Amino acid sequence: MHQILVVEDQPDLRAVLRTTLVAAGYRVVEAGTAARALVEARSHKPDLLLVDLGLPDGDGIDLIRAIRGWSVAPILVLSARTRETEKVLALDAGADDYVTKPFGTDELLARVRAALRRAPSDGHHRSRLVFGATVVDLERRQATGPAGEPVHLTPQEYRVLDVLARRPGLIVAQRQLLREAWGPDRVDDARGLRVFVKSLRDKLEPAPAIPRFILTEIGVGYRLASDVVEGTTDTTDS
Amino acid sequence: MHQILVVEDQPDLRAVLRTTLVAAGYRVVEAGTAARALVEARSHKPDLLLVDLGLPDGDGIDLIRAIRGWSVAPILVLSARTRETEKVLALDAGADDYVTKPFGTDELLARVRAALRRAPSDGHHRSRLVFGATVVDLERRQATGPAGEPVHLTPQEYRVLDVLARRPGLIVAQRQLLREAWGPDRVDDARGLRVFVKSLRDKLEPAPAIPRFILTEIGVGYRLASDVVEGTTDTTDS
DNA sequence: CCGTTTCTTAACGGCCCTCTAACGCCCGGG
DNA sequence: CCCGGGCGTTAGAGGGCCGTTAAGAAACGG
Repeated sequence: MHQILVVEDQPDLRAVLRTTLVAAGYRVVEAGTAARALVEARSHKPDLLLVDLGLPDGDGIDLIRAIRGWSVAPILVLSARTRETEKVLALDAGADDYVTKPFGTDELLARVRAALRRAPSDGHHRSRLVFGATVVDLERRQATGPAGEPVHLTPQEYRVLDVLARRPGLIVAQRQLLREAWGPDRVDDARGLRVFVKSLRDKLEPAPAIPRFILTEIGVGYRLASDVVEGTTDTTDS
Repeated sequence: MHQILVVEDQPDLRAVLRTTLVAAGYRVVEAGTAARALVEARSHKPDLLLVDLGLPDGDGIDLIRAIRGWSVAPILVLSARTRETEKVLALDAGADDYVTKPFGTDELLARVRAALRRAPSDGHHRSRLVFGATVVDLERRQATGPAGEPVHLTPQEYRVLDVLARRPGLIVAQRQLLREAWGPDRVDDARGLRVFVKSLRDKLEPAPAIPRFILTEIGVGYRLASDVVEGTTDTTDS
């Protein structure tokens, strides 16, 4: 049974979230402030965090950054639709997914399930990616195509794929992708990123024109389909 | 039971690491500074070191170099992900592996196990390499060509081949090759390496112009094809 | 001390990788 | 209906990396 830490300052909304999650079979821990959330996260080691931006004390962004320093537990962000840029900032700080308010319980639970599904892939160490018939071994830097022929990826292509594979099935913000694959100097220029995504799709996707594994999240970033990681023979995604 | 020295300046993260490692059955010694780490390493003789870069006093890189001066215990480096050059520097200083923050406990433990497993088996590298019709016996320093005639390799050629053969099928970084085949002084000069790769290919490859066994990974290093090791047709081995 | 082998260094040419610019497409807003 | 943002796609320029060759320096052995 998974444990979820809910960080939300409004008591009534917190109650709704708790009821919803408990009814779905999760254990729930609550925190009303960022400071309290840090303490609870460290002591309870939750499997997932649900964080509302716009907390009274300090920024939710800082909370995400702090937790990301020592935990890989997925972080889902709750954000009002009016704060689009904040959503991107949160993802850039290390959040894994977002749910915009107002949201339905079905959508929330679907995203929670999707995020938790990543957990078992942690043990597999994400070194082996399966794009249909094309397989990439990130550790050995080897790739083989449908007919067993070797597929060649360039160093930069491996770097981009590496960052995406770190959070399979979850969103990686463009700035984060740029920072980790290119360096802190070029987080503002996404042109090169688009070119490399294209060439990765050409080499790995069965039908590059209709991406099935390397997916675009418009305005935010990219993500890998969750079933590229070995061991997750899963159902359809949200 | 293995003993691990954890070098980490943040007390809370240190606590997380200790809990994780103790739960997995390791004995743990801790150090908060590089100076302290040197003392503990010398007195406890740990089987493995877990070093966080970015320590308050002195550089983590210097610590690695210092320990490498008198110990062969595997060193795992822990670091934030933003600095790509730091990774190269650490590995070049003698670190064995690199774990980026944030990390999952499963991933950390898997890498610890892998490092400990690799350590004693350092002497198990294959001594017989099969390049198609040309066979090299690394232990006896003898090689025979397609017609059974002897093939002569120079001492330095054997040294390069030795390093590559230690990790068959895996990429060996240029700097690592230079460090292990030439010495730490010449890790910056890859010109000689290219010359020796060329002469090795001339002597061992069936078609030197189209390398099939000694492969180039542009921007990274070289590697041996995994089927040069005896056991392609039969897997029996000592 | 000389000849041979081995290693180092230099120079050049070519290929691959990366970056940049330009254009087209889709979509949502004015 | 036009316009602008964001993404996909293509092509080309530039630079860096590697392969190759050859000649000089160093080590080695008589």
